[in-house]
Amino acid sequence: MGRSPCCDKVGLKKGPWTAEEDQKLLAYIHQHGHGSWRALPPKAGLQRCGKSCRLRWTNYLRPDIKRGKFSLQEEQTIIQLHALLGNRWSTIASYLSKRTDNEIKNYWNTHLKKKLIKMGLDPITHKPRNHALGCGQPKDVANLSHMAQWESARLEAEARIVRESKLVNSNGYNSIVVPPPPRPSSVVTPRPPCLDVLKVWQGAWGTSGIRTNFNGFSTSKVALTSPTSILKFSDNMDTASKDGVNSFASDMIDYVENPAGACAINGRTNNQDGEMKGIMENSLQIQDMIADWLRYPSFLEGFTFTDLPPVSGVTGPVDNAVSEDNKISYWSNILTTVDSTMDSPVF
DNA sequence: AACGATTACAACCGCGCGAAA
DNA sequence: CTTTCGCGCGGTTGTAATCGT
Repeated sequence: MGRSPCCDKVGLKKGPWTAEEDQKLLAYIHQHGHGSWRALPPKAGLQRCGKSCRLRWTNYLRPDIKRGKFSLQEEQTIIQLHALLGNRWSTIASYLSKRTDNEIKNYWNTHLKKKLIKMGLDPITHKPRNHALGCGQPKDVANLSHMAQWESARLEAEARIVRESKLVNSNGYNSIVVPPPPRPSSVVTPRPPCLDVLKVWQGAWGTSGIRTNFNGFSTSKVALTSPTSILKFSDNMDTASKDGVNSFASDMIDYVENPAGACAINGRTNNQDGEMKGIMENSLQIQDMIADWLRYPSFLEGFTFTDLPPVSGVTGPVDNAVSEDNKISYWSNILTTVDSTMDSPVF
């Protein structure tokens, strides 16, 4: 039998949409909803395939789409999430309200990728490129490999604050309204000295042992609540709570603390649980980070968190006032701080 | 003003996944 | 269990707009 084509290609229009076509599609969806995309075009009087209609709707006509220039905050969110998730544009988009995956993907390819390259960073690994390092000297490579971990740690800390803020004000991005229950102290047992990351990670789902391990690193998270830039950042919590990075990190922490099966408690859906599980299992950087946390409980305590850029980009139409130099110096600052911090890690 | 090069973004294409039959 | 279908995702392409000479 085989699979039938998604649409009859003969006689169907391709290329840019006209205003008239947009109008027809909008009118139909407003009146009937999109229903089956495949069946929509003839009903709406369009000479397009259903796929083309769906794309036009999801990427352009949908009323809840924010268009226009990306803010500095959004740029940072994309870069940070991309460092963790890679090219999972739809997932990244889900943490940036009102932006489509297509728009984010395009923005990455045309702006952010080049920006990172310009700054000497590999846009795939988010690490400094080899030629800038004298071709991979072990010490440098080892130090710089912690860059993503550092950023992840920062996200984690921010997420913690966000979550705490949600306990007071529950109008945040998601439906987390119930704090994770306190863990019984009796569960805490000595951490294994060295663990295979994947085993640890995969063992996390549904076993109490891993919860013990994460309890272990939880204790070291105390250091993350020190009054640093993170708290400055959280001063703008009304906006920051909607920020995608915080949302992602918040979900991540919720998942670590309440893995599969606990979704009912935290208001997550099974889909969200599955998504988070997939992300975490497939992110080498997250796995590395967790590995370090497990190996060195005080790993994070050696860090000094740098300030976010003075403009912070969190509130108001400040983006136009942000000079390119400021943006570059912000990211350079991150790298410098990570590098110098990691030269003498405090384990 | 004209023209080629570059950039930005909308749209297309092919693949894979999950649900339904 | 297998097949079919619908949909969404990520990669790629096409083209309009902008820039530089």
